[in-house]
Amino acid sequence: MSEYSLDTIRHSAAHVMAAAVKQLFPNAKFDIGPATENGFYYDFDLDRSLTPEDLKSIEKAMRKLIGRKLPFERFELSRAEAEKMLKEDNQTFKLERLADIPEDGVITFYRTGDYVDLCRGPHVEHSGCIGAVKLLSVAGSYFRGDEKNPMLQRIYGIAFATEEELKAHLTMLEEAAKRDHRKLGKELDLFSFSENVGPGLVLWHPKGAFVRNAIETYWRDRHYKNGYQLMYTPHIGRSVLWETSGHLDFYRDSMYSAMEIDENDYYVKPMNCPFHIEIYQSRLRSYRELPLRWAELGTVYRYEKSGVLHGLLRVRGFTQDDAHIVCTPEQIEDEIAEVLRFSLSIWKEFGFKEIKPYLATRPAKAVGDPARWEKALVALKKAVEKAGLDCEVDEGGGAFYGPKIDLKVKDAIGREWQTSTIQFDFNLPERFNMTYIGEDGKKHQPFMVHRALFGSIERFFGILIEQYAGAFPLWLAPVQARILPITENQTEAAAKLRDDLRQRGFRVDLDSRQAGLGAKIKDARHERLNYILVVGEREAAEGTVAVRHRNDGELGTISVDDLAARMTREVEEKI
RNA sequence: GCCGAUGUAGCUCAGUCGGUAGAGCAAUUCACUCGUAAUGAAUAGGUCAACGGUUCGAUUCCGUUCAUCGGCUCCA
Repeated sequence: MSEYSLDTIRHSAAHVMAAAVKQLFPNAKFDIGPATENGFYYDFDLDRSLTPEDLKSIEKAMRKLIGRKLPFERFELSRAEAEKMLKEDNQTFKLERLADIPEDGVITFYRTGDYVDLCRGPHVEHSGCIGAVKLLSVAGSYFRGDEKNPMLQRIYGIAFATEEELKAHLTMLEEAAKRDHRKLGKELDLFSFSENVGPGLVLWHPKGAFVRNAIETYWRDRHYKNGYQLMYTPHIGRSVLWETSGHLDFYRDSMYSAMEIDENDYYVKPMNCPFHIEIYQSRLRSYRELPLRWAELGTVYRYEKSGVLHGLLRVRGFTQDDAHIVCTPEQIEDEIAEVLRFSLSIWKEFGFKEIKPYLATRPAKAVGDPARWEKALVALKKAVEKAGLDCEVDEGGGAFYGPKIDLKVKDAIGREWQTSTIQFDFNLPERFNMTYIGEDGKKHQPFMVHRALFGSIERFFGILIEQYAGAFPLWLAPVQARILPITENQTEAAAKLRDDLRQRGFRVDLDSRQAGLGAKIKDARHERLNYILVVGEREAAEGTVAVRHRNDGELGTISVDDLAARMTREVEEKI
């Protein structure tokens, strides 16, 4: 075990990488090189684009620097001295970073060999303390993350105290790549995209569609049991709707363009809320019917920037498991706590443990009564507390229309994806003039909360594929069992067994190819089928079946009734 | 959208320093009739992402577009 934290080792590795880049690109301008959760990076401005070969040379140069055990020497400069030094070296980005340091801040530098960097530290004692490094990739990245700023080149790397840990990490990355939902989606014939249809528009193949249907059925059931009412609304609406909602003002860039019908502009919906509000407005509402919990699996289309599309996790057409909660100020705390509890309980049922809430508060530019913001924030905070979770607070990170809690879960290779969201909205009730008649007989504006638990069915499915590595539990599996006749003589008996099991409600198919049993088993296992049912001469005669389970292995020859009982149990237990 | 990379058979990939392409797996057919991770043989399968330019000739070189991948930003 190293005496230094991984962060310190990685941050020092970033410095060594910068030193190596300085050697190879003397004119390089440097930005910053922090440690991250999964490694480190450094941003550079270079006179040409980096190639994979450059990465190798940089890594080689780093190894040399590490081998020389160069000390990290800390020293302080006055602001004037620091500015002079950075100016002489034409380090424009560093100069901007220097300006960020507060007036009374100490300006420290670290020297490693010939390389000097403006840096707060801390660092390892000398470069030899960086056990093992590997550079992973080059990517573009805007200075300060702002797309108006120049684009720098970012090199990502990973560092560990020992070679063994590095090796283990690289193996983990390889394993994670094997569960990539895009790869499995193709291999298991779950979904695809077509250039003819358009980017970010998912084609659900029969097997993927089955899983989706199972998820949706489960979702509906849980919602009815939790006091929700389900609705359906159209995919398009007139421009006046989107003018009232304000989407045409502040969301237009993300909307598909209008289509003209009978001299009216119609827009494909990017959100479901205005439709739900129209239902609310269809008659006068009393406080007695609140809270309303209105849910819809609503398919929306958003023009997402082409560069952000990512398999099922970021698409342009997706179905939100959307709901709007409309309630009185007195109800708001209980409602929020209930939504969070509901959400967490569903994620738990699918076996997710790494879920992190992020609380986003009031931004500088916001609409709505500050007192209502405060009440909302209290409700959100209390809900998190009640759920016993720690949450990260993003001060001022809320939307202009309300504060929110987002839940994020990690995919196979550690990337976090936003899924559940609970968002207050002080804008739409105002714009649509939503009211209810209170006990006092007067009109009041209700609280409205948007929430999605899965986020979108697409994203949830993508994450689910990676979570299970394509091996779906029996209740979700599109094909639960495959029957393998040993020779063609058993094809008839096998087909009969298939039909029998189908009649009992199981999803079963038959491998009637001319192939050896071994080959059929190999393919069935590759498809991660839960049950493999072998029918040979003996089973055909007895009306039994030789069962092999995906996790439990060979279970011997049993009767069809016993098999069905076992499968039923497994479906009910959702394992 | 921006930076960088990639696009060859259903899949995974090779290949052509410019003369219209090949493997393995999958598919189809035939033979074999087989007991728990690959039986053998044959056949078929491609506007080499699309469009333009250069050239006697372009899958190959150049340009544009589209799509995908790694990131940035944004987000469910």
